[in-house]
Amino acid sequence: MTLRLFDTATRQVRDFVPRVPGQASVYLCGLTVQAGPHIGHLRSGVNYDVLRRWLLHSGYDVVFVRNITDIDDKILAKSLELGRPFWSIAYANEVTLAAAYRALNVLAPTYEPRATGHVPEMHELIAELIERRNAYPSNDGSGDVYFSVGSFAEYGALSGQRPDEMLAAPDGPERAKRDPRDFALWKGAKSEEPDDAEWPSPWGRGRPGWHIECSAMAKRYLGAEFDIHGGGLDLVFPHHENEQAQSRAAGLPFARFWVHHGLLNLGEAKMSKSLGNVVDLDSVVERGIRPVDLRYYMLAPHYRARIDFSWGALEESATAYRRIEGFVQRAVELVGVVEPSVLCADFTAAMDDDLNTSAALAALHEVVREGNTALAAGDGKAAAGALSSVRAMLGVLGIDPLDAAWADTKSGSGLRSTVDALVALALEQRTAARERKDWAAADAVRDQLKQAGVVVEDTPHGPRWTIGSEL
RNA sequence: GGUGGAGUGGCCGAGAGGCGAGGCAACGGCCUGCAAAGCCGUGUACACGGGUUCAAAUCCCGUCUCCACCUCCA
Repeated sequence: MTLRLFDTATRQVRDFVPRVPGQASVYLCGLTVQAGPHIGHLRSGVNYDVLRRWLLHSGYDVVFVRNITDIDDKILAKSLELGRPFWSIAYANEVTLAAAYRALNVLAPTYEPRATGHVPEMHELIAELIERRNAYPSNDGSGDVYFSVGSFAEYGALSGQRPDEMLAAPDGPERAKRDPRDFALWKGAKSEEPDDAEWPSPWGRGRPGWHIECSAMAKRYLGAEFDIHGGGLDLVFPHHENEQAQSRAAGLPFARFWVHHGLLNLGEAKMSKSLGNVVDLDSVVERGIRPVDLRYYMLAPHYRARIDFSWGALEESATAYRRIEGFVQRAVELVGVVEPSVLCADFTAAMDDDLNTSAALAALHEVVREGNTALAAGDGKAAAGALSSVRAMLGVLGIDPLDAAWADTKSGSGLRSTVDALVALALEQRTAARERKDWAAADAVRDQLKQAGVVVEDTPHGPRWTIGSEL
């Protein structure tokens, strides 16, 4: 059984065959840090984190590079507006982004390069393209350098666009381009832009065009050819088309697979800052939905499917996740912590089938049910077996409640032992009341604890309690 | 205008020619002092209209609606 992935370039699901056996190299287009991330951006991080974990689990040595675009028109505009250096704005947003990824248990990439740190690599590539006559410096004194779309026959192959049907790219004055579809590799410095946002180059001072950074960084860290290039569906054209054109025109084979994930919509349109229909991680947490619940929500549909975000669906997901979490918790109470074991065949087959996390989750729920049955029967051995299987699946998905990554999202960690002692005291009284069949007194204790946020449940092994929504 | 997708039961959401994925909600039952949790059971779902086939949610033709990209975008 091998992993099969949908490849945008060929528009079909293909067997994943790495360039080097046993190794997998992945380049993911990260964010342009012009603002803090919304949950749509975070979906990207989570989706590719699952890909990465699955590759790791499948035995690959994974090199995972996710870039940060720390310079672009919007960041520069914001810099001028706020009177702050562009790099301080970019970095502040990068820090917020990193915190959000961490909260969602997205593994840190092998490396996270920034565009501005790779200007020499871009120059090298641009020079190569000029040399090969696939690019040209404009002759209007602007200092711009353009990629010549017409010089590259394959242009449009990735996205299925036909060059003669396309509209002009607006990233430079028309007269500077030989062809309106040509796009900027290097943008000559403009007097109205911040002085700290320019670098010397063979073509004059300026700054990078958007697409060239990824070609340069992918080459630097993953080599001329690598296995998987990922990003959002909205990047297929023009970003990825242009990346591929630049790299291939420069003689680099580039990505073997193109993986694109679906976008997250809110109110019939994709979540985006310009539309103002944005939900971020903080507002989710404010609603009492934990990051792990959000992660589960993002994994319930297939990664290529569009998510029409709704609070109702998110809350339902949280309930579904709590069922799993409840099993894990109760199983641990009965048999102690059990290490993850092998994955069940259904789960593996689902993941190998283009990362079908929906089907994988169905397999997971099956085992949870079996585990619950074992728990009800007091069958510790079967419960332990189910627990280890469930933990293995949860681990691949990055949502194991026992994972230390979630530890600090649980409430009251420091006061836990104090609360434990107090609740134990109250429960002793309740147990005594129950023994003398004083149901009113017993229920009063339970009600009062509930008022205080402590939920009590009776089990064959005595009462167990949890705080609020936590299990 | 060009390109690529989507429409599945009350809701979310897989599947892609033949045994009703899974979850949430609801209802019934079991368990429980009562609850909670859990377990068992209950659904004649595939946008619409035609067609192919022994058999269609799945294939073909047509229609409608929606989304994304072609401009910064995860």
